Amino acid sequence: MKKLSPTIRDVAAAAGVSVATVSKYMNGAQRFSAPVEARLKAAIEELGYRSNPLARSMITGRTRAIGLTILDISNPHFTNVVKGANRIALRHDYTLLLVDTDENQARERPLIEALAQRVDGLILSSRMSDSESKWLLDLGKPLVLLRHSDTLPIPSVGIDNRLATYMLARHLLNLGHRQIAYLGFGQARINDERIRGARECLEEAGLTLDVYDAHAPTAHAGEHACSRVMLGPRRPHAVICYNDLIALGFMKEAASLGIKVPQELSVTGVDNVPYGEYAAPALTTVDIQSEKMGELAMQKLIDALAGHADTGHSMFEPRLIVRESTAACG
Amino acid sequence: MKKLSPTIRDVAAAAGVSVATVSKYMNGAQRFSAPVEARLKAAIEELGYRSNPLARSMITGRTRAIGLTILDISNPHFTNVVKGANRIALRHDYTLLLVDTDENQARERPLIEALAQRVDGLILSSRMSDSESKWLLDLGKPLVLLRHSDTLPIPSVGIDNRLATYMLARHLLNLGHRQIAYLGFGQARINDERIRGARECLEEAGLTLDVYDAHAPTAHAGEHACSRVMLGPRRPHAVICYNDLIALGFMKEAASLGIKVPQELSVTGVDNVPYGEYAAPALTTVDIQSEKMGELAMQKLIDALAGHADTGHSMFEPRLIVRESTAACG
DNA sequence: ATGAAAGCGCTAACAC
DNA sequence: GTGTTAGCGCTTTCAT
Repeated sequence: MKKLSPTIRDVAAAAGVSVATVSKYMNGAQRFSAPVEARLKAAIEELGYRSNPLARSMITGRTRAIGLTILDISNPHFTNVVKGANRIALRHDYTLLLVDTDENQARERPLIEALAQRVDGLILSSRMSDSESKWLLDLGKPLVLLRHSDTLPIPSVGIDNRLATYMLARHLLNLGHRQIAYLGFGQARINDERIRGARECLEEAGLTLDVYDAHAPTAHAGEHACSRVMLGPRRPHAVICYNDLIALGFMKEAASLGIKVPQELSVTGVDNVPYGEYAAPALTTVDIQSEKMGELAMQKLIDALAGHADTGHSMFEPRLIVRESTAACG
Repeated sequence: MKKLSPTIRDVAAAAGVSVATVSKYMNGAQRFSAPVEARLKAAIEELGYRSNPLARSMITGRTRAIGLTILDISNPHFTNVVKGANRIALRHDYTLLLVDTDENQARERPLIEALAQRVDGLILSSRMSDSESKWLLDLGKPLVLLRHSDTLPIPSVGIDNRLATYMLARHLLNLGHRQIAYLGFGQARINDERIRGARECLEEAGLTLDVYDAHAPTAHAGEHACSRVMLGPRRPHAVICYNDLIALGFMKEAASLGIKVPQELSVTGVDNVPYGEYAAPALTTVDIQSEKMGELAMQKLIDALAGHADTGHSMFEPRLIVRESTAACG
């Protein structure tokens, strides 16, 4: 277990060259005379030498690692972001360091600060407001945000949240619904945008939106909220949920309450997580291209690392996915 | 962006002490005289000093990072493993380095070798056989395997796969089923164990098991395999799937084929992923405590790092979760 | 094309 | 308690 690995000096000695030569060889920095190259090759093979990335990083100041903080890896949306980011990282020979902050806002800052020291750049998903996020700029590392920031000069990636819920509201309107509720997650920074999208659409039709809060972005929270929404004084005919997880839980509980979806109630989510398709009934939702978001965020960061500055916001376009959880108002 | 951070020497100068003193202070190694401590504190605060973990690691030989390789983060089973592992890592002030090998066996070895150099220990989930895995021992790092190995002296965690499918077969038998098929994933090392469990149970009842292969551990693969299984010459009344994802896809496609689950066909999975509960119908499965597996794997590794050797295999006990996708044979 | 030497930022003896 | 010093394994001028 403790057979300590050979150092560059061991290789130099074995090959009868200097450490500088070995270093250059390892980095493919230049060409070598045939005999030297042969001896180098042999010595490295022989000793099983692999250069120590830590020592290397200390000098070059680059780690070839990228940090990614997410709120909850259990959420398939974030899983897909990770998937996409990882794919691009791998392709460029970067390693992904994942930190799941577990929706724990207090731990966020120290966690990010510690992570920042071990990576060349960071992709961040956070619930912090812009004003709480100023210290990010002092990290001295390239960043990409997984949400839009109006005031921070940090590149970001996201979708048009307003449009996403606008589309859902329009879809429900087209189906003849008039009593539409929104079941949100107030702690999410994008919740307001999603409310606004749905509300705008309804107001154009002279209708109002009833807003509820699920307190968590999870299926369990959706289940919990269902009776409050459906058995309260203003029973809706259609519910737009903050995300698919909440929608999935909501639908399940609605079934328990004896409410038929979609005959008596239409339900929609946002995210297009892979399991909405297998739910009962299959969930109508808006695809937000989570995996592509991860890919682009990583690509932007890698570009930034390569010196291509970019402080813009890239917005993916939402796409409505109509399945079986929405139907004409009965 | 490029404001380079202060070094230990800057702090030493600012506080009028030696670098050694600063180092000791940072590591909380001992007590200090009041004036020195005060100046240290002030200087550190003033400069915003944070010690460079790379330089530190190079000397101590410890990185406080743990590597985790998984086959596919999209699979909720692995997601849960990551979740559990991350929780324990955080608790012990370790960072998790995640590598998703994307089921790509060729890339596995170089990826793991590279990862090994940046961490104190590794948790591995792999499709490699024991004989292909010998080189792992040369990594010189503590390891934990997410599967049992008979021949490698490496601690591991897993579940009793034989028992898992044995229980499912028994459950189906109890419901009166006689024509039972297994839809597996041959590339998984544990597939054979799962086949064996189901087969043993059936053989005790004088029955045989029809075995099919889904070629991938995904919902999509389950969908694809469905017609082959259900419309072939030996149509089963119950299907035990390798995992929940395959089962979810299988159920969906069965519905498309006009086959009613569970009236005409019982379907089961393995893993108890969070979305089986929201499927149509809710999926009968076996809970394998994925999150606990991740927790225990990480705990074992951290124990090993602390010098507590342990080369044993820890086996979690499967638990049958009966939902709505299984019913008495009609 | 190759090598000598000076560090990167820090810790770990060992002095005082 | 506090300081001095010698590296950790590597890259990088700058000679040759």
